[in-house]
Amino acid sequence: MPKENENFFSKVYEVVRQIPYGKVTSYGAIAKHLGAAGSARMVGWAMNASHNLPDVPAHRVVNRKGLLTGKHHFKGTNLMQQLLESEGIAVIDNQIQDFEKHFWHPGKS
DNA sequence: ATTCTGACGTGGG
DNA sequence: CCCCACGCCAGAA
Repeated sequence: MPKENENFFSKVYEVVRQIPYGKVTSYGAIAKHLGAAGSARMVGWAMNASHNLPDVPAHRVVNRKGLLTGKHHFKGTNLMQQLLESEGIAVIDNQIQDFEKHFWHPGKS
């Protein structure tokens, strides 16, 4: 059986790192996948710590509404949106267009 | 130790 | 879809 000795943060990084190009997911989806449903805030906290990690595209992780709630935590004010648009994702007023269409479900490599 | 806040989510209205 | 209240865990003051 898959052991889950890794820390919660490590798991979050693992999942986020697997997000394919041009796709996005939500904190809750990740939290739920990790079995920490309800503690989606911890996922966001993990993302905060992920700033040191190079392969963790935090810009591909948004809230359940597809809103770029964390854009303020990036270097620039529009860096997150710019990155998403660069991947073919339309973003208007911090809101991802066709969010469901670009949504990526955790666990699917 | 207590209190508040926070990159969220869910449920009820 | 909106708004309001609560739950969740970790960290800062």
